[in-house]
Amino acid sequence: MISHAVEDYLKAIYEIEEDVGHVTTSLLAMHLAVAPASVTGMVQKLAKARPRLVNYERHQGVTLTPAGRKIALEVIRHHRLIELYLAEALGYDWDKVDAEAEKLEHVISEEFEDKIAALLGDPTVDPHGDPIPAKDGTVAEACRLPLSAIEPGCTVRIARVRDADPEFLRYLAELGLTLRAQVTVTERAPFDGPLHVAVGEAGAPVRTHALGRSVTDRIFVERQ
Amino acid sequence: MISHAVEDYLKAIYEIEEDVGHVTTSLLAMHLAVAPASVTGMVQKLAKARPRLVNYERHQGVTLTPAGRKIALEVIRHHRLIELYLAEALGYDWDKVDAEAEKLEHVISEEFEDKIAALLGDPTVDPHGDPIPAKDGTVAEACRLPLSAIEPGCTVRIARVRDADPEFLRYLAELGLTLRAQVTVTERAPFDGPLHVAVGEAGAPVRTHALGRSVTDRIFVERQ
DNA sequence: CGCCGAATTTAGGCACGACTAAAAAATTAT
DNA sequence: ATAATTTTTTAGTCGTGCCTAAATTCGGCG
Repeated sequence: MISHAVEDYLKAIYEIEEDVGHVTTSLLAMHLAVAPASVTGMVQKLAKARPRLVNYERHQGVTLTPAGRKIALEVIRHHRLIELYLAEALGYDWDKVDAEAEKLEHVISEEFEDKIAALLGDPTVDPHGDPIPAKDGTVAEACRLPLSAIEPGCTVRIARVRDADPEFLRYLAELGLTLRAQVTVTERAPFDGPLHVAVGEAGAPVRTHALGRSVTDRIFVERQ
Repeated sequence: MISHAVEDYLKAIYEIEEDVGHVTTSLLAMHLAVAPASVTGMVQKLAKARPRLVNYERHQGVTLTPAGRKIALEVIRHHRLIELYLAEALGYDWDKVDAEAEKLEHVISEEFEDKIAALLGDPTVDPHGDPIPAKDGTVAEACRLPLSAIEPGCTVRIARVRDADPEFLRYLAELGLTLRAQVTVTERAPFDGPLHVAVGEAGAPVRTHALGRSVTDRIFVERQ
């Protein structure tokens, strides 16, 4: 039987691998809010497990084995399906779905997963724009073009927001920077200064904001 | 913080007190599928907790304190609301809801509870006819008239089924013995023999069955 | 090349919640 | 009333997953 802790570690390893590339014990410790020594211990256990769940050589970082990746994807599928279900079916705000899904992901049955997936029409993205892994283990590529890389004059659409911090998500929602919102970059201040953007569909009332780098780095967009 | 194990113990104590009256460690051990010695240990811990969750004197059985009862009722409210939600919103069969609710009851937030309660219209009974405790801690009296006590000639309606065993519930569903089904007792065989019943609304096709004592003891009915 | 600081691992412990085996208390039978 | 039986409790362990403190090991720099 796979414990919740193991599921959390595998999920974290997958996520860090996704957006940093190399998974160190200290990154894991930060991500999981746990002491580094605890991570070393758990990672050694995962590497000794049969079937092996991670590859691990001391001081060399961690990678998932196929068996480990399979579990990670199942947990992430649960997480993202639940997030979407909470938003769509229960009317949760997008800043609250992560915390609730974090707990539910470990306990729902296959049947529950199938029922909500069917009810949602086999969706492929969650409320933050992250792809939902399919049952067969395939995952669509996440959008990786940050708003911070867009040149003035371009109009794009928000495709993904990385970050589960409710404060941050509420802040974005207040500015109208929600999933699929249209954004035009009007100006980029020099020396890494704020990015000026106009938010809103053509014709609708357009609001403008100046956004700092740490914000625009965490918003990913699609060219139209 | 209250652990899942503690929640399970308090819930079990409440349930046993409900339908047996006196809660012994061995009954608890059976109910929780745990060794008797483990129960003694946990019960001592609950009695030492601040605030005290149970009253316990060795060899005298266990009772809930107000604080313990409050937690038990919260867990049971979660459990029964979730059961109903699974049945109503996700189309679960009534034999599957218990197992799923067993896991979900410990992890859902107050917000989740409120949202599904509102969606269901603040219901007062779960899919097995058990009353759903209100948020303020009040609980309707459960129906306690067993089908086994009904005299031939009487027509009654199924109000509650005690038992979470999926096999048993599927068996009842096959016979048409579902919640709110109308049942007429036609004959009671002597020497504690089977009870003969006709199932179905007036006008609808009526099916008859002979039911053993262990079945009719676990079905509770309302006189019309 | 060797040293410094940061990252990582080892060692030793703790809280939980389960278990088994054996002792003690309560209940039932003689 | 005492013996036999059942129930309950005590004592001692174990596995999981976390912690802190004290080594190590790595990587870069003088």
